[in-house]
Amino acid sequence: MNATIKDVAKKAGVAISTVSLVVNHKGHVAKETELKVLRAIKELNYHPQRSARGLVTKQSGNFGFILNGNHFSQAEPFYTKIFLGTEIQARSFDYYILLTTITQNVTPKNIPRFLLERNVDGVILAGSVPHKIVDYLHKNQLPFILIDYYFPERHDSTILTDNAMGIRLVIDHLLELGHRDLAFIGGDMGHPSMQKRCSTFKSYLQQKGAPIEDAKIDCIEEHSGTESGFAATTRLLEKNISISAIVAANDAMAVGALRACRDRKIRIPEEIAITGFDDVESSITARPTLTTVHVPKEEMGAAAVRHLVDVINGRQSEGVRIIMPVKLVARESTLGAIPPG
Amino acid sequence: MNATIKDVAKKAGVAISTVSLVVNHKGHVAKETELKVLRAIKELNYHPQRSARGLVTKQSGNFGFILNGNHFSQAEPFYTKIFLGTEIQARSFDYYILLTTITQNVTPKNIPRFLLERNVDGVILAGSVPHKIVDYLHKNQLPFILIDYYFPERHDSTILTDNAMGIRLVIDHLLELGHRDLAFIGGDMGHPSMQKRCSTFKSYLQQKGAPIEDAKIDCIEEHSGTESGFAATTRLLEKNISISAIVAANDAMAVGALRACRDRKIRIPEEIAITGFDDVESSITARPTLTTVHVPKEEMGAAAVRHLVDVINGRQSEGVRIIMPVKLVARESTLGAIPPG
DNA sequence: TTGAAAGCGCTAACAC
DNA sequence: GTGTTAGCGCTTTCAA
Repeated sequence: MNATIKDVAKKAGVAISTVSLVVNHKGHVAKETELKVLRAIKELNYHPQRSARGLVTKQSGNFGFILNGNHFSQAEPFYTKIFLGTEIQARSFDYYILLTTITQNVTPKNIPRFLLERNVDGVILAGSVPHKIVDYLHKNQLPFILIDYYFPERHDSTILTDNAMGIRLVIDHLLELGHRDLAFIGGDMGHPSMQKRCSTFKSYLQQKGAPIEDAKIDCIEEHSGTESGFAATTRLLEKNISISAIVAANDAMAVGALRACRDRKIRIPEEIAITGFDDVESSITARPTLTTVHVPKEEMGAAAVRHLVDVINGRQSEGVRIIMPVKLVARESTLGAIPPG
Repeated sequence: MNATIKDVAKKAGVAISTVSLVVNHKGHVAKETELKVLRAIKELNYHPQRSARGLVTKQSGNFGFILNGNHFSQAEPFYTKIFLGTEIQARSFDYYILLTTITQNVTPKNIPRFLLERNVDGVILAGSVPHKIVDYLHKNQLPFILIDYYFPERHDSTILTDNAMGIRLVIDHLLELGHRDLAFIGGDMGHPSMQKRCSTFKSYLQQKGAPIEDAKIDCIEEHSGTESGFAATTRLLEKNISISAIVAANDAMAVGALRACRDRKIRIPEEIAITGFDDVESSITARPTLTTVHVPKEEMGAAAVRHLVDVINGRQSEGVRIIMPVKLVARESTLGAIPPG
């Protein structure tokens, strides 16, 4: 059987309330008493029991992590890394993460159980999540934060990547390399990040005085995976217009673009340069390796946890929008093969 | 504020113990009384509080999921899918999953907190995990089960794939297609699954009366990723021996083999056929698509949870070894391009 | 600075 | 069949 606070109190020769004070670093306990208690704790290998504590404090010590099931089983560990970031940061604050996946259509029946049971002190929602869940959280006044998503009409706390900056970095990079005929391929335009990447492509190119032709922008794909990138690129190439570089809305689409070009024996980057966005695994394993925009996935998860902790401790109010910085990672798909040696 | 059992009792005009009986489907409650209680529960949207219940029953309602951090952030969502399987199955039994990642070297300091706090009723360990953790679980008599791993010298409950069957299916398939010169590439031989795949390759080929030459078996790679597959295949090809098919220990290595062959303009499968194992995403996205052995990842996770639930309910003892069936998925890397139409 | 005691929401033993 | 009550392990007043 595990040691309880009583055992510790008895062993240390103090009252249980004193033990509690020591454990929670509260009140003023005499140095000497504290030492006695600490020693007893160590000897008995005492760890306060979560549920007993929670019963009093009304805190579960858990955060919920809600994720669209499709996202999670994706080939690329984009959301997995975000989750990992939350888990590690949560651990440092003595929180656990309860992960659950949901489908897009939420009925009252499939509101995550940890919400119904109030088994979490805060919630992280990653990727596109149903409006209903957010409404529920709002109504029940549970602190929450979105990652890589937001509802334009609402002011929820959210963590976003600097999509505009990322696209600007990409464009600057390509222009510096002498490219003039830039094309853009995108998909899944319901996602605000995708919208932003596309709109920035147009506006920044305009700002730079470079020509933008609608013919060189293909954002009609429903999804934003490799297949979509392949399809969009194929359409672009079949138009037989001058294109020297393709800016893809993400790495998966860029890989599709790579394939479409290879199928047509188009040399990369000599004939067409290609860029991605996200810096996921496939950008390194692709051949040629992919120039892309690095998105700090783990850090985003960690930042979400810190925000929740801050809100719970009253150090921060909700409704903040945190924009994570990005950086350009130049690789072979724009620079060409790095000469050996 | 959330409704408590008291509120329900008052609303239904019964004692709290009666409500408890109804909620837990215990004892004999009159139909009529039950109805009253159920109605009150619904009206108040009552959900029993986990921590209060746990305090009495000594059950947390949680399972721990321990995973090597490296595994989880891998490009392929192999373990992610296993986790997903546990989560969904756990949900159906009203359990939560607490996931934590660990590094290989476990000091007393980094025993997962949910173990120290006894915040889980059982533990699932996926992939290669440190011996120390398993010892700890054993010593503390926590039900646990391994997935895709085991310690040969111990008799822990574990869920494995039918590695031998998988390799046999692959070999049968290749022999049927007329292949005679089979080669094998493997890596990460510390992993029992990898060992089994390699040893079965040899023994089954022998059994089939096909020639096996050590020169055609390359298992010296430390890891079992794409790069390792590339390296092993390259070594094999440079030997200039007759090879008509390469059996890779997993899909990642098979993809590496695919690349090595492509670099040398070797046509697949006309000149060399290639097979993988696991049936992860990349086996479908690879070109040509990869013939492989399907491993039921989600089902393995689900089976692990069911086992824990059975152990907890005394319906099953520990120390079982569950072998999950596999099946061959034949694709282009052995069959060639499927003619359109 | 420390101890005694109430009580968080629930289950379970026991009385009726 | 149903109600009363003790008590799980902890935090938190309140007194001393």
